[in-house]
Amino acid sequence: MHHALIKKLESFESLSDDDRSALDALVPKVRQVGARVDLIREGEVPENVHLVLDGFACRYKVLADGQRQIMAYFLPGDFCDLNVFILDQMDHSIGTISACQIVDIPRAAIDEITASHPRVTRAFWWCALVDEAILREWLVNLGAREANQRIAHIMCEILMRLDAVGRVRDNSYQFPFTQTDIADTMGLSNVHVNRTLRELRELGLVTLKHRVLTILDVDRLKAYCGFNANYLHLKNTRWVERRRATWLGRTEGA
Amino acid sequence: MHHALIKKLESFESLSDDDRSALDALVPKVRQVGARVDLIREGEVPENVHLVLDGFACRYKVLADGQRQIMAYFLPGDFCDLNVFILDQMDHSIGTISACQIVDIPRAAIDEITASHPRVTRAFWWCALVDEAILREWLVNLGAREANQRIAHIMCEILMRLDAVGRVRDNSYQFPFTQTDIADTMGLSNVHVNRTLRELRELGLVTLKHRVLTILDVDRLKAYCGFNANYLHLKNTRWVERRRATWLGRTEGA
DNA sequence: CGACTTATTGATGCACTTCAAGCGACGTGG
DNA sequence: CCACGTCGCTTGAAGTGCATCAATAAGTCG
Repeated sequence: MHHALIKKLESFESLSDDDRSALDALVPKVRQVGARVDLIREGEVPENVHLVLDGFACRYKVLADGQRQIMAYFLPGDFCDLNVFILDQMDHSIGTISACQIVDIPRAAIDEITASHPRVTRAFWWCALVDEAILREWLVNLGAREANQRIAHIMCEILMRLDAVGRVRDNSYQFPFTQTDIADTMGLSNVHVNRTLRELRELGLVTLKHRVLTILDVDRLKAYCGFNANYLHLKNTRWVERRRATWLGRTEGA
Repeated sequence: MHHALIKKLESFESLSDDDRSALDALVPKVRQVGARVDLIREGEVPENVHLVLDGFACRYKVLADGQRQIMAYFLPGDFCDLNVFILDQMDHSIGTISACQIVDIPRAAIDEITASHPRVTRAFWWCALVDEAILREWLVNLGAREANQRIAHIMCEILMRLDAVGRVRDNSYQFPFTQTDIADTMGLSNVHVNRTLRELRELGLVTLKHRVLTILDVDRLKAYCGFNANYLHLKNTRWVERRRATWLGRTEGA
């Protein structure tokens, strides 16, 4: 059984045995990191790429008034900073949510594997583009949806992303986030998150007990928040639920 | 005088004469596009990279209920989709705000110039990373700031970005956005944007008349919204206003 | 077990939304 | 030329989603 990164890449791109063993060689030393530990902080100079093999981490910023904004979740198979690490200094921090298995990959190792494995290179590119697409969708989430749909939406997203790395069983998955984590992700207060979660429970959409989230009716939850998986650009489900945007009246030629 | 892209890249990276002439050759045919015209729509297959040489454009999505969320502004010198265009299909749309000068650059032309001009390649990378950093900051803006600071923040950002391409005079710049555009960017109603703009005016921070924004006191406006330019990763102002984030208690080693 | 974090619930207040109406600028057609 | 529709800006009034404050209960860990 291969590690989560390989599973994830294969949801974008078909890999050869050679690709897979090269990716296996990329993660020689797995490091155990506890929950609520920073991997890198704002202002520091990035050196390695961080890869999450197991557990949950996040990207976040802290404002002058102490307010925290979470900007991304990192799930098993996710690179935390595949591109970011080229920057001179970090403009944000990365920290674990739960205990994690982390691999620190030197830039040289990335250069090496991409030089000789074009499919892997393509898949890495794809990862970076999907990460950006997710970020855009999060912006839509904050800008255009209300609390209950916002939270339902992130639950759908995590379901899809975890499913791509085989971490979902019977529409249930590990959900290590505290209500304050969710609040800092969604731009809400933890009190309101609590009430919103209760509402989702009362509507029969989900259950959340002992850090395990179960989605009782996936289709209903997706419909509830208007979830459209196209932005995840997964191979199997790509553009099943296509939708067209025609807000600005004219097209170019018209 | 060189075009806006060159000016912008030079705020990241020093370019040679050869680099500059290669970049000049990249934009043989400039196209005039009217205001409120889509360059590409969700669902379409991207072919070219779009470069804005003059005017303002934006990236946006439209939800099922007709709500529009703007996810990025494109100013002179900005690529609209330097990376995105590798994707199979667009998961969002791109349209002009004002009348624009647009260049359609085939992917091959990008490949060509990057193959022979390493500094340009670096600068393109940098552009892409900064675009992502801006997106992250927009997420912070929506998640963690209230309406008045949100709008003040975007005004500061546009000031810095336009200044990098020589489009600012005496802290004034073209501001072609309607109040509804701002509303759809900030996740607010146009009514509230109107009231917030009035407040910024009454506080003596800005004036906005005839589509020209003037920032009366840049330092005060920055202080007002807690603006920190580090996320723009500009060469000259890089990390002057450094700030460290230490939200999650421990560090790795501790 | 006690200390601490996390979840839960109530009460009150505010930031922001929605609805609605009026105004000025602009372009179009009669 | 004026009539007219459209669009963007402005302001008022009323409603609501969510924040804040506060107190208690329920885990969780050394």
